[in-house]
Amino acid sequence: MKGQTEVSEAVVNRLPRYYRYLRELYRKDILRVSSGELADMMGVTASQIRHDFNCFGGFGQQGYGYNVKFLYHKISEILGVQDNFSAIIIGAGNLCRAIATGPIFTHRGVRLLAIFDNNPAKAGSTVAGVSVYPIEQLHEFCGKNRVDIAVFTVPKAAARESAERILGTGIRGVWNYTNMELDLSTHGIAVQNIHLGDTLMTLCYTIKERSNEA
Amino acid sequence: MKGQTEVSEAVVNRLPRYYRYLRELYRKDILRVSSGELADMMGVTASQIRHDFNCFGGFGQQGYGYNVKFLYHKISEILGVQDNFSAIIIGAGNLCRAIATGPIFTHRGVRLLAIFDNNPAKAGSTVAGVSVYPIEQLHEFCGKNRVDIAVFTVPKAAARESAERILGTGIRGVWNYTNMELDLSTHGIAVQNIHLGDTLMTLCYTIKERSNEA
DNA sequence: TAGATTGTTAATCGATTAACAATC
DNA sequence: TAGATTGTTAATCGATTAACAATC
Repeated sequence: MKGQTEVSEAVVNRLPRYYRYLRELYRKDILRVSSGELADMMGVTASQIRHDFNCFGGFGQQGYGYNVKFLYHKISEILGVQDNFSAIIIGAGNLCRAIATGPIFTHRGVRLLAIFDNNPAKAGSTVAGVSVYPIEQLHEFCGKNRVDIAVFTVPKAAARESAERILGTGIRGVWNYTNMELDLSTHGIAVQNIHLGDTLMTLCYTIKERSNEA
Repeated sequence: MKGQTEVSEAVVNRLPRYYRYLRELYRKDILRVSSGELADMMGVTASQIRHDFNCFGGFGQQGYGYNVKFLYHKISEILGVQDNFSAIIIGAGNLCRAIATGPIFTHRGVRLLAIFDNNPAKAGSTVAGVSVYPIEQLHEFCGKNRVDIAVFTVPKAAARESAERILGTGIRGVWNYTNMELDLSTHGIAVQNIHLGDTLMTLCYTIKERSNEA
């Protein structure tokens, strides 16, 4: 890894996509890939790929290209897949079930430890094999287990309250699906505000545009 | 609306966020907002806001600012909220339930007409009040109803097949949650490839970075 | 070695910001 | 009118791409 020259957000946002393509190549037992080949697959320029990777150091070999296994593991490392991050979900609704059931966590080395809900009736049940606890037990749980990430799948109205609940628990990141934009940087907590609807709207815009052209 | 000078992708991707903030102001019965006020709320520059809006024409008034109701409706119009787009979902799983149950569609003027699944056992049931049909009936359904958008919530392995099924149905856009990146531009179909896991990874990266700094 | 492809710098391109004249 | 704020152009900044020397 290179010195601590800040890596631009644009590059960081592209890393997961590299990760996905490299995992696919790795699974297909492909040993090497050149920036040109990868560029063709991904629909980007070879220049950008080399430039991006070089933010983190030289992963390739002149005249040869990149060793898929090595590169895949490097990108994994950069993205923290190796770090065994642990997560909890707050809000045991439909979105919680969808996220907990799919391979999102396991594919990225994140362990889902528990689910919390403010409805006492849900406590004691399980979602995708993970226990649901009353929200009141969150602090106690975090005291006994290191929790890095909280996923907010509560309604918008409960977003603020959920944010307050995780303060002082050691949680360092929030994956926020509530549609209420949160900024917890003053508490040293990173937030990813997810707005599923936004992409639906840009899709609608694109459809509209294409019709106008025709 | 201005001439047909192409609006940049960066601007288009910001529109839904403007839409959300303006809806909030509108609901709070706030009549006017200046670019400076909106900029403070959203954490962007006033210059960017004025620049963005002016891609579509002059929505403001010098010395006054922007009329919230007017601007909100203009942005809605640009994003096609008025157009009464209709959608169907392919894949009646957990993610389908989460998306269909929430207000994502209704908040954006999109009507969810039907859900399709390849499991015949699911046919006849309903999800969030919407009927589930066998996938074989997709073409027939689209013949009888104008469908603009297909949402793919099938497993990755069924993505390609789903893409083929919508060809010739009149569907113009795909909101693709399958994790298999699709490009249907040769068929004149717009695609939004959604990768929920990607944002989880950038969150992990950010957490890691912050720890390294400290 | 010769051929291929990276790493890296320089050039280009586009997006963001600053500035201010226009004008409500 | 005077004050405020837009619309719009010009300046800046950063990101992408091109080019090529380094080197495997």
